Amino acid sequence: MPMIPAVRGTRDILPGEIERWQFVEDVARRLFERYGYAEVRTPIIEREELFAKGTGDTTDIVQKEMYTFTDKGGERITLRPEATPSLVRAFVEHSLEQQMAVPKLYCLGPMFRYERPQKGRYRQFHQLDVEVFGVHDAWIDAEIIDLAWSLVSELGIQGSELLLNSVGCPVCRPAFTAALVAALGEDVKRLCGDCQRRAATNPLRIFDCKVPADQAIIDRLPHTIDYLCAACTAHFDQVKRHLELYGISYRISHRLVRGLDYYTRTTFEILIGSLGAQNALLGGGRYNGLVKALGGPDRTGIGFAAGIERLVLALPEDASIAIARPDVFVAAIGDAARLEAVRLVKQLRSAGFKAQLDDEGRSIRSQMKTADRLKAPLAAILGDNELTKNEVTMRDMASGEQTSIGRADVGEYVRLAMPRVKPPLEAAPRGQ
RNA sequence: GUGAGUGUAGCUCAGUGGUUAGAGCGCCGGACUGUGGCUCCGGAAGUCGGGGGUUCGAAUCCCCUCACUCACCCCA
Repeated sequence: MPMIPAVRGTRDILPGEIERWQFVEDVARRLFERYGYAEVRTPIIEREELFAKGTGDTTDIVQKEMYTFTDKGGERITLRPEATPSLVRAFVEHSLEQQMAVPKLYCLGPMFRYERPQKGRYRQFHQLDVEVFGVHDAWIDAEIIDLAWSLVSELGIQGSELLLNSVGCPVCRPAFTAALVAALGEDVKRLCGDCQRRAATNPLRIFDCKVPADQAIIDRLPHTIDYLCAACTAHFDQVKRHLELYGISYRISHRLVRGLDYYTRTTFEILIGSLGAQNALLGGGRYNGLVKALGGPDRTGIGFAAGIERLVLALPEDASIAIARPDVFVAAIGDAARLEAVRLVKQLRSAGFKAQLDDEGRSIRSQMKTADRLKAPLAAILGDNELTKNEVTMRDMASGEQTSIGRADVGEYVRLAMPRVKPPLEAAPRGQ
């Protein structure tokens, strides 16, 4: 039988790597909750129109990257390409501003985009998503950015950079796009095909262009922050002042306009050089019109999405991440001892220890070898000698020292041995 | 959707027209019959990504195809 491989752009995360994921997720959860954010889980499938309206018809995500199908009831269903519209929907659908004192939400899980896979990019990928609704004040922009920056630094990721910009609002943007088109003038014909299209549909996104020949022209274009209205200018100044309060350094990037339609005012990204072409660890911004556009009250929103794959890739090699290993390996010699070993393993597990037994009743040599490979710090050895004396031989696998102890004292012995055999640094993924 | 590179054992790879396709690591067993790590010995394991073609003969050359990787586009 030929094997059936995983779908393109999807992958299995196996033991050995999963610990790094659990570490990232655990650090993120604890950090978000320290900041007062509550977890929400939304469905992975949504109506197509949620993203058509929420993410935006003109975006690449909606135009060519969505997994959409018609279900048996004739409904157009989409596998979510991002989480923000779902969280906005949940916020609106459940009137969360009435339910929650402060609508600060986070969620994590898989997203789907039909793209060609490459380093740090998959068709099923995973994001950590954080959103706050209904706060106008610029201090929340800074808090969200501080949260994002803290996530990266608490994971021990080195060499990242914060990019910041403001893309204005419906008041000032028309004047800016007019100025942009005017400044382009005849040069528009010298830009690449994509940019010529953008000039007509969404001129802001010309700043996304990376075609070398276009760069000289783009560098001469006006900047959004020079065309902000008074309110947007004041807001942006506040954001910068608060960031200085937090001691977070940033670089203003005039070209950070971002691909999604809904952004207003603040946009930001955290980049890292070590990931190759897909260098954005996370990105986000403010979206003041989105909640209303999705049928809710006129409330502001701000948030960011971080790519878990990319965070995991950016994790330092020497991150102290505990690998799963038993506390005790129980080795048995002979059938009678094996029966007793089963009892002992069950007893240790019930007492909260990670205990394992050889699954196939092989030679003692093989069992000790397995204990070694599992990196068990302790081995409990049971044979006829031990059975007749009602004892267990405890072996310290690091030193090779062995002691005979009474059968009834094994639990206590393991409990006392644990602190001294456990490694000093244990990041303790989850579910201890 | 476009371009380039790579597909040989579980993993990393050697083998570029000539016997039954190899190595290292890993795995299983033994030397060591109740004890892991070191050493030595033995063993299992491959439709050489798939299909077609050239040839007396193909892992090797040609064509097609699939997958993976990286990059473009765009994004997390």
